[in-house]
Amino acid sequence: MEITLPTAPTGANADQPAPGQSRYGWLAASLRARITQGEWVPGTALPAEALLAKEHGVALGTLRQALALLVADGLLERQHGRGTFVRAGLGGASMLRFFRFRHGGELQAAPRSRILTRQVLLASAEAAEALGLPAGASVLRLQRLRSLDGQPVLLEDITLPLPLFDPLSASDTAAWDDLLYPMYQRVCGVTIHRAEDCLSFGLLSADQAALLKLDAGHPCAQVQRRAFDMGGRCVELRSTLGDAFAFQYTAQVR
Amino acid sequence: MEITLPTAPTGANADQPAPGQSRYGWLAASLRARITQGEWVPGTALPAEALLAKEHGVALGTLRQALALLVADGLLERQHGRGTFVRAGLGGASMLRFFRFRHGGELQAAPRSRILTRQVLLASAEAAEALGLPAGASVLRLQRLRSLDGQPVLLEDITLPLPLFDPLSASDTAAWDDLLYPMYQRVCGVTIHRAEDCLSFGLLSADQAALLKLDAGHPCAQVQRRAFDMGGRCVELRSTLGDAFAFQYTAQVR
DNA sequence: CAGTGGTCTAGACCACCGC
DNA sequence: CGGTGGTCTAGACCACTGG
Repeated sequence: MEITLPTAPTGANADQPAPGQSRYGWLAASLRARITQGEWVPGTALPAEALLAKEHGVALGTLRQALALLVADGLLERQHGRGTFVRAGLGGASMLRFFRFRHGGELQAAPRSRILTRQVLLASAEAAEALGLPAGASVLRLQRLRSLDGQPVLLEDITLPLPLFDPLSASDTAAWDDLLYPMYQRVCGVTIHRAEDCLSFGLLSADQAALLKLDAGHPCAQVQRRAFDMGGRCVELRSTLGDAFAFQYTAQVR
Repeated sequence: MEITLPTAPTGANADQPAPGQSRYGWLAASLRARITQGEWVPGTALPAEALLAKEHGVALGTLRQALALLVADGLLERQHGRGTFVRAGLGGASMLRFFRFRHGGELQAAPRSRILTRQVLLASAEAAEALGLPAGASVLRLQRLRSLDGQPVLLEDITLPLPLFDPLSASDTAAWDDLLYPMYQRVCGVTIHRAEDCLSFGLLSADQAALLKLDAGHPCAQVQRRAFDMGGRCVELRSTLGDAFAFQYTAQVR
């Protein structure tokens, strides 16, 4: 679902919605800002409806409308009788949703990952544009191979904006987790909340084919991802290649 | 968005929601049934909120919750100051969303269509299952070639349940519209409201390649679609093949 | 202008959860 | 049991649309 939230309350904090701005829309933006800034960590519960409503001097129904926006946006999750919780980010195994790698027919656990290369370099014009970086900014570039049961299946090229992901440019890559998104959160405080995946088909280059143990020119599926944090900033560019014959994806139309 | 509506009111009509059933959920199901049965044709406006609320002896807010469900489901569309309208079904050009066929770089109009074959035959076990037909039921099978600017680009195989689509088994296929979904609506009274597309990759057979003017064994993208009417019944199975290198699709994650 | 949907209120009562 | 979110009410007022 596409949701455009009203602009967040400016600076310190305005205690009033802008004119022409609905109260619940403004409230949602306000709560979103507090979540993004870490006031409530993913997994924790917000104060009860009644409390929040009284705090903001607003009727229950109005507060509920604000929460509904954030729920629709995937930022919050409500549980009857328990509370309203900040959702955890994306798990990181989501790339498998595009492929049907199996082991004898059974569904597979998350693949093992190995970092092949790690470089610090200047962002290309396109990368800077997508990541919202100034011209000439540095990025961290990773090449990663993901294997299932010892067989290489996915080849990834990852670009990360650099002041933000500094902690990753020094640590020992051999000790990294198999899943990057939970590690982004733990090590860099970045929660991946949403992503856009662009799918297409191509042919493997000789280098790529060698790493995936396929023939050069073998058909491959490519997933180009832009991943966003809870504030809506793009914080990761990723290109993933895999055997086209293993590709499968289901989409809902309308 | 995935929404499970409560079961529709049984038979004639119960004037009360079942126990353990929310009033607005029941109301939504009731309105959905009236829309599906053609009481309000796509494009027409429903009675005003206040009227509907009074008719059903319910508060405004409750009625609005019911309408919100149907809006989220894509069945209704609300326009501030104008009214609440029944949405038209899918247009039928939706297959192009998976491919980037261009003519010199410009976006293209809907492709021209030609029916290659039309047969009435017994439904396979899988087709009968998917379409909710009894064993031994008949289906209409179409093979269709869609062309852009004279170039064949998509090859389709379409299966339709037969009592429902009888009007299509007799008429002259040369006079058919380029887009099938609007014709389903006009000729058979069937409104396509939603579809599930399963994407995969393969190689063209010699026959398929000849029709698409490509080489045998050329990589192709396949879209297997199940299309549903406003009542949620599956009423069309479709398999579409196109050049894999023209394929491109963008998906939202979370 | 009259009619439509959109926002907001201040309550009441219910259903679910965990202790 | 007390606390949570879920449902429902009966209003008031605003914002948009069209004649």
